[in-house]
Amino acid sequence: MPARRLDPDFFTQPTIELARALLGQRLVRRLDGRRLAGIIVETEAYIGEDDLACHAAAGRTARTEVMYGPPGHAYVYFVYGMHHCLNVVSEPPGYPAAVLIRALAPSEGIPAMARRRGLDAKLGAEIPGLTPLRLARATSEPGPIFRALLSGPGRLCQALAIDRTLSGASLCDRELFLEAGTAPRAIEVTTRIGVDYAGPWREKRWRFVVADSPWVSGARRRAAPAPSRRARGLTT
DNA sequence: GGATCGATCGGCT
DNA sequence: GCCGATCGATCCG
Repeated sequence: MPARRLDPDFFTQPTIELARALLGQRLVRRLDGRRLAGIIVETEAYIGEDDLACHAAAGRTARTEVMYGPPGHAYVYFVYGMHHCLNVVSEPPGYPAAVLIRALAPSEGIPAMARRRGLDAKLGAEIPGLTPLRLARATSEPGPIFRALLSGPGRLCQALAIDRTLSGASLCDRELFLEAGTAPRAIEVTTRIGVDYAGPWREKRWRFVVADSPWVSGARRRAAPAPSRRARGLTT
């Protein structure tokens, strides 16, 4: 069955609800008539001029202008002199807010995305032949190279060819859009990454992650300390 | 496994 | 002039 495209109405929900609702949806980039796509597994909310972690804390400028515009558009910015990050603009015009897309689970155009990331040789070594069948199988237990493909805001923009020229573009248009996916079974909520400078706002638990997904960013590998055979009897 | 560091440049003070 | 909503390489234990 064909995927349902998300329409502009979807983006009118409050930012935190939108950040949660985006998990499980498919982000599609159309490039040279080809589809590059991934399932959103990690998001962060940035809300208003008061939020010191939000770029709008600096006020309305040429860069942040699109965040003050209508919801459902892309806000793409350039950081650290080399990386781009993709946000989904939220809230009605005049109120600056957005949801940062931090990680995707790969779904379509994997070899092309690996090429854009400079990982095609390494991924080919990790998954011999890169055949669709092997790729599908590798998706349940991805190796380190496969995991590095789209897990991080800069990484996914490089893989999907997203840069500032797409800032302000509608997310219901042809080059970049969303398709309806499946809501995650459980969502993990944490503080946002890389905003330690934001004073009290650094404590906001505005990061949303698909629970137990191997595709999330950072070294959040869980050293899951199963209630061990030993611990059980040791402490009374 | 984790900590640290350099790259590199646009945006804002 | 300063400093990032990051990444990947490298060093250490």
